[in-house]
Amino acid sequence: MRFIDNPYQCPVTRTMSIIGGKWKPIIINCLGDKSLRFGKLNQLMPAISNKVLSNELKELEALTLIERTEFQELPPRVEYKLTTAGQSLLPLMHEVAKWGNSHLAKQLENQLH
Amino acid sequence: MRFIDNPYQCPVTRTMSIIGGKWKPIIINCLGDKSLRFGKLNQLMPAISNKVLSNELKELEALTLIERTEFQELPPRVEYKLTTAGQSLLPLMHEVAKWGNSHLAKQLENQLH
DNA sequence: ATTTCTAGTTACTAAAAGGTTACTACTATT
DNA sequence: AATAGTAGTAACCTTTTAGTAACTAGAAAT
Repeated sequence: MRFIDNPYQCPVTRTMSIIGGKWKPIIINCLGDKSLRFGKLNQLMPAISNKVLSNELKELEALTLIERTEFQELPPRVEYKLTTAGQSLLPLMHEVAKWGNSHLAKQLENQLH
Repeated sequence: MRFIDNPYQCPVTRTMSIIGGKWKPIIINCLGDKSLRFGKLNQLMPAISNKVLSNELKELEALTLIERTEFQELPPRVEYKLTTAGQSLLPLMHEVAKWGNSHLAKQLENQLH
């Protein structure tokens, strides 16, 4: 997701510029307070391809919202977790989840099939 | 934004399926409690083209989140406003805006330039 | 000797999203 | 007689996003 020109400094526009992609909020929410490996994230989000997951993780890392820890083991082990900055998004994710649990949201999701 | 396969019924994934596009949250937030004309929306969001705005409004209308009222006048006048269903998203937009107003968000927005 | 396990990367292709320009209809104003 | 004003639409083109399949390393287990 490209940067959105924001001359009026709209805070919603700003948020969408930063985490407005399709997957970023889902990844942030999956991580929550946990530390998860690449493969585990892939399992939790079966609809994302490993290429896209890899890209999204890199972007989130560049934004300093997540931290990547590589262990010198074989087979490789890499863990991802939210930084303090990333954790500041959790209350927002909680609201997103709250709306997603509403009857209306469930109904609209069905309509999209 | 296409429907995201959601076998574990993740509520965040569901929300992203429905309003996860780049522009939908911004439009919903712009509308707020007001009724706005097409041209006014275009002014408030200078970075969106009229083609894309037109498409997004149609999608939001199909989701029953906004209502379109056409006045029989010349030059044409059309107003858009949130339905009751659409208004249920306002608390969430409030949280989005809250995070967008944070120091961190402003810093990250600058970094994207 | 082969398979498994992990976390990716690379190359290629397909699909979706987005942008640009020009155009319409009708009235009122200059 | 020409221009402005509104809410789009149509055709065309470019950019971005996404998906697939094949491949890597090195140790451990079969």
